[in-house]
Amino acid sequence: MEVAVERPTPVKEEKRADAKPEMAALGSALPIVFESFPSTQSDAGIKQEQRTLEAAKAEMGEVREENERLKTMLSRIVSQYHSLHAHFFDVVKVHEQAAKAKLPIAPAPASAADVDDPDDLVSLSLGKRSNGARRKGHERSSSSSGTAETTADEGQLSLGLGIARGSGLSADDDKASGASAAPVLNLSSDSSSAGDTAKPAQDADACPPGTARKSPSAGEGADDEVQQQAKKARVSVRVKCNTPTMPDGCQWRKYGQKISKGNPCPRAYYRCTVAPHCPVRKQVQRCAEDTSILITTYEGQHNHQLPPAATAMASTTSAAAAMLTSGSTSSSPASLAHGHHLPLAAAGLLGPTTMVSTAASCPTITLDLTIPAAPHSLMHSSSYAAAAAAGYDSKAVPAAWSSGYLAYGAAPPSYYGKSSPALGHLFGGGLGGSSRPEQLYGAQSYLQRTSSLGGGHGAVAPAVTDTLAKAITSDPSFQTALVAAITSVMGRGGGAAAQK
DNA sequence: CGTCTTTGACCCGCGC
DNA sequence: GCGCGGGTCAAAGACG
Repeated sequence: MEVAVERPTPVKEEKRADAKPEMAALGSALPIVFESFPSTQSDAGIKQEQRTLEAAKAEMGEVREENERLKTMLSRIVSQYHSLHAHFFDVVKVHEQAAKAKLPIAPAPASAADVDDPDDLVSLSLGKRSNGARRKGHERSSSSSGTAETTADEGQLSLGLGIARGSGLSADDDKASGASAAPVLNLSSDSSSAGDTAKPAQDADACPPGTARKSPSAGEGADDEVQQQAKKARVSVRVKCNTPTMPDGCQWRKYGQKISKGNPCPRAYYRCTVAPHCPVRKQVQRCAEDTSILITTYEGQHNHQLPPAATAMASTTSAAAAMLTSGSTSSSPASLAHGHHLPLAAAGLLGPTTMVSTAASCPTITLDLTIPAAPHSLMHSSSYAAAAAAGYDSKAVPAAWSSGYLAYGAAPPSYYGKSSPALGHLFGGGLGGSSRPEQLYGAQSYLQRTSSLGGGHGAVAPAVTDTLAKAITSDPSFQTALVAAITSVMGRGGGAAAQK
């Protein structure tokens, strides 16, 4: 599933984005140049034309310079992201080893009390657990989408997010459901480019269905690990939502419905229809205890570009899945047998409403967004990432994960309106490269508060703009992120709103 | 008429 | 080997 630190739109797109402003500048400059020729009839006219020409050239030069600067900034962000990414996995490894060392003594300790169902679920906190859907791992649909997902990582990551903008109706509904509404998720790891997203940890997901179905007898020792990797990571999201499905920006087609054991509410099965052979599926089921809670489980990676509105969700779930797979793939069968403590989970980085289950045939991470934030959260309510950021070393928070938080925070329906993509990228990128994450969180927190108060659609409140301006002027990294965001947005043709 | 949803049947993995 | 349950297929119906 979406996973791992998503590396969606790497450099290619960013470069494209870079190129556009330049093109635009050329476009505006050239007409001036050409128009000058026909009108050169008098000396005065000629001089004027020359002056205009000079001015245009100067302008072009400036634009080029600016372009170079943007490129430099971009590469800096990317390299910073990489180092963070590396650091993140180091931390994961360390915690994992620590967890392994402890397991023999106290198998699945803290979680024991929490686990009330067959799946060994490690609850890191406070949320209710989802009815951990188990996946049997068989997939008949052989769509070969896998091929697109298995390609190598290009070493680029998307530092930003799209907006979590729900489509009209759903957005309204989400609003109606209260502050906890509408987190967005996305499952596709690659929000922007097909097939360039697979990372090592994600490879398991990227495996074509066929490979995932290994004969049980084949696995032994090391093969177990392979089998684990072959399992599909899934991300389950619990949200208060009155609509039949959670608005996540993607297009889905329902292909089945079943009454599952232990829950009177039927479970609906959806398939992504944005692209013909997209392997992404989702299951939607209402919580038995509280039918206002919608449990959406995503599985698979999109093999196509996602609509802007879907990228935020994708970032969130892919980050969650990344953590999941990075933990499960390297764990020993023994540890899996007792439920696995994800390093980040153990470190508290998953926040108060995240649960992980790896004992099932299919590792699942649950993001419970229906529960108010824990008291220790200094940020806005129900933001697990905010809690993580507040209570732990922010350096340990993977950029994509943080992006997910941001996406979630931004999610409140259509708040972002037209300029939200820029904001999404802004925060995502800022976090990835900023040495002062608290500042970013602060700004985001502010945004969240603002959005919950005003709940406005469309335009960004002036106060928000002010906050952003302050942040930008006080933090170079932030500025860098903004530039990247704007560049990115412009690259997609949505630049007008982001342009200064 | 094309697209989407519904729904019963079927397939497959897993536990006993 | 059998039954159960989850997941998917595909025909039929609904809808715009």
